[in-house]
Amino acid sequence: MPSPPPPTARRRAGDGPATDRVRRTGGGPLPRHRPTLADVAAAAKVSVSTASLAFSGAGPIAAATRQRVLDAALELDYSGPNPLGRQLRRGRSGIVGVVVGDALKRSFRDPVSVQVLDGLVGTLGPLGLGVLLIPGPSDPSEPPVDPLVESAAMDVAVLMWGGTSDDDALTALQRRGTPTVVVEGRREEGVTTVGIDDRNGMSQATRHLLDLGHERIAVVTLPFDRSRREGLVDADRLSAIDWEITRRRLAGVTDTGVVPVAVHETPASLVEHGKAAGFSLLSGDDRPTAVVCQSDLLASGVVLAARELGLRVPQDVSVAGFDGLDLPWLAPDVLTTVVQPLAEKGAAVAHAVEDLLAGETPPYRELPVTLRIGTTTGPVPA
Amino acid sequence: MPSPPPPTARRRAGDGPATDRVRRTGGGPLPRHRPTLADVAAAAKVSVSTASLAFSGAGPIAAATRQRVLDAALELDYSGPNPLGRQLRRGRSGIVGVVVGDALKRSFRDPVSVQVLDGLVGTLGPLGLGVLLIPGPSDPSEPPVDPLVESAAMDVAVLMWGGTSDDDALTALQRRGTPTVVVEGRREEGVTTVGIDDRNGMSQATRHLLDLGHERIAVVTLPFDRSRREGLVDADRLSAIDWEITRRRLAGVTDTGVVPVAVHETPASLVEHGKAAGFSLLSGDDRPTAVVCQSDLLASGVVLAARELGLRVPQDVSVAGFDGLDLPWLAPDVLTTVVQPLAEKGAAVAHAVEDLLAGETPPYRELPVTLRIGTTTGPVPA
DNA sequence: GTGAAAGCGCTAACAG
DNA sequence: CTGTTAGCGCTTTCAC
Repeated sequence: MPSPPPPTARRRAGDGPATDRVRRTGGGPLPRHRPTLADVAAAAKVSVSTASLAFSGAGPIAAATRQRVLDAALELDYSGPNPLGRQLRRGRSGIVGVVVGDALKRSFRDPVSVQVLDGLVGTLGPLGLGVLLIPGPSDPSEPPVDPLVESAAMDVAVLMWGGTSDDDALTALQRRGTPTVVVEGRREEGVTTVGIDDRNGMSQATRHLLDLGHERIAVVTLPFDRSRREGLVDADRLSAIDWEITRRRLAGVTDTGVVPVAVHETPASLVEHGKAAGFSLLSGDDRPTAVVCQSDLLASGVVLAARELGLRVPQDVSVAGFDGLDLPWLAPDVLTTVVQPLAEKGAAVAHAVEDLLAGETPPYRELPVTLRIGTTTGPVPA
Repeated sequence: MPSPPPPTARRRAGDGPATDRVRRTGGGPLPRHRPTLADVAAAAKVSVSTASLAFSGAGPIAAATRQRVLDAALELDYSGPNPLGRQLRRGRSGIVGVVVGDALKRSFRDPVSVQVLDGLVGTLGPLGLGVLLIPGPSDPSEPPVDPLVESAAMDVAVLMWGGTSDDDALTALQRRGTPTVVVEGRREEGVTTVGIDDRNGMSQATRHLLDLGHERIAVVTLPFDRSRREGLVDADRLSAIDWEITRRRLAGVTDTGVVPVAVHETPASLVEHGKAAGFSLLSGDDRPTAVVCQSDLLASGVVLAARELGLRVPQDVSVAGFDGLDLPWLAPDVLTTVVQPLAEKGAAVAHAVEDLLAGETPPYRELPVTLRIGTTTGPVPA
């Protein structure tokens, strides 16, 4: 017959779930499981507060005492203060939740997201902050916000590609009172935003094409909204762009006075969608002489489509992009593009996070872009 | 002269740092900052434990009582239990730390990592677990393990590309007592591992080339170790492969009896390195008739190099890869490759995490691979 | 330079 | 079904 559980296997009310241990009482048995700061303090014959100081270094402590504590810790196989206790006490988790703009798989196929994230993580790390990855909305059928947005421990949140203003994630975060940085979103009251001067950048690229004599210019755009449609758009659709970034980059083109001969909407910034757009735009006889794309991935797809259609770039058609990515597979061509400082953008986001954490309200940060002229744009064909 | 600070601005010893508030005492002022479960309970005139139940649903509670609590929460603008308190009490953070094999920027340029991560996150999410991104070793000059490995709150860790056995991150995690899942590492006692049958997969690809009559077969490999050298390797170097995955995939080739005419080491699984390898291997007169690559990105680089050298694929040279990625820019070619189930691998890792969390020791999981014959391999040139 | 005390906000065992 | 109670492990005044 089963014997009653031994005292140590029986939990007392209020005991934490992972603490099947024997309390250390004067010469009694050693702690059973993970030692705590109290165990270390006892072993080193100092108070817990002193032991705490030995690890945090946040206060005066005698070198010898400190060493005694550290030795005791080593002895007990104590690997430093439990972050959970520390976090609760401090009221801070040290976590920055990053909501990416799409399912990870798709989002990270775009080097733009990846490089910004890299810059962000690289700057946050030395600040002692970690990044919690939160998937963005995937299918329109799925629930619009990941449960992590509602309940994960985070001190600050970052919304990559915070396209729209009625973003569900933003709403949820505001309800929770989590300070949030929005990347590339609409500049809005009470929301910290980091962006780039893409409207102006697009204008520069367009003017470059005008200077080359182009008049029939088509545009390949980023998604208009989460419906992620694909194809040529009419005036109606054109007036219903929900995503700020798409609207702004298109405005950059029209700012120059250009009226695009065609606008092609894509479901995501990916090579294949650029390729599809390229085939669609360049197959007819009245094809444009230049295509301005809202991203480099889209632009490289257009270049590939042109090549497959037997068109020479830039002799038959010029193609410009946006982002300034390295596109080795386009070699020997180098894309004409608007270069944005991706790693710096990540770092700027990190600094905004830092400010928010310090209780400040960082100003809107807009990073500059520059036009890089490559080999994919040339004079309009005679 | 400065007047003494008002009572609410003065913190009592032991007060949390973010809790400048007036305690709710019978009809007194409302809570100043974030309300707590106790505030909600008081407002709903129930005990905190009942209020807790109202949110967690982990216990019997009358629908009416529950509603009262929820109403009170809404009234007080309480957005659910503070995760920090919950975590400490539960002894669980709900966080899985994922150590990627390299700096994020480089790691995520490889769709393999991204797709595995996507599968992992997708499976972990419904389990209520979030992913903390931890950068792997970047430069050999940098400190070998990110501070997050040492001190972030996480219940389990995952080592992507846990190549070697003397991995510093693994050592640190073991010291902390954090259960760890290693992906693609050496199968080792006491370490939970998830991998694929890549050795056998590589053999299949090689046999496919043998069947086509190829005899002069070269190999382009993944990195040998963190030194990440580039170039042809000699016998000495060949016997010093530190990364398990590289060794295993090479063994898959030699298992067939093939002795490669050349082995080219690359610093990372990226198109440009494949291209460099391709130029190096295919430029001479005594070039191989087939090139087996340890990744698809490398293989596509080799294909691009061949094309630029004016070689027809597969008429002049056959190229095989490993991974089964979608490579739209290779079109109209489709790479012959060994397909591994990337999302499933992520899911398998997630299940191993789940087991570890349940206190079980999951068995080694090895996922199958399949050879996919595309258009980049053909009969040996006459 | 060190120690005592007071909780951070929450959950879970148990009694009623 | 609800309330009481006892902490999870830590940091930070404040007094000495």
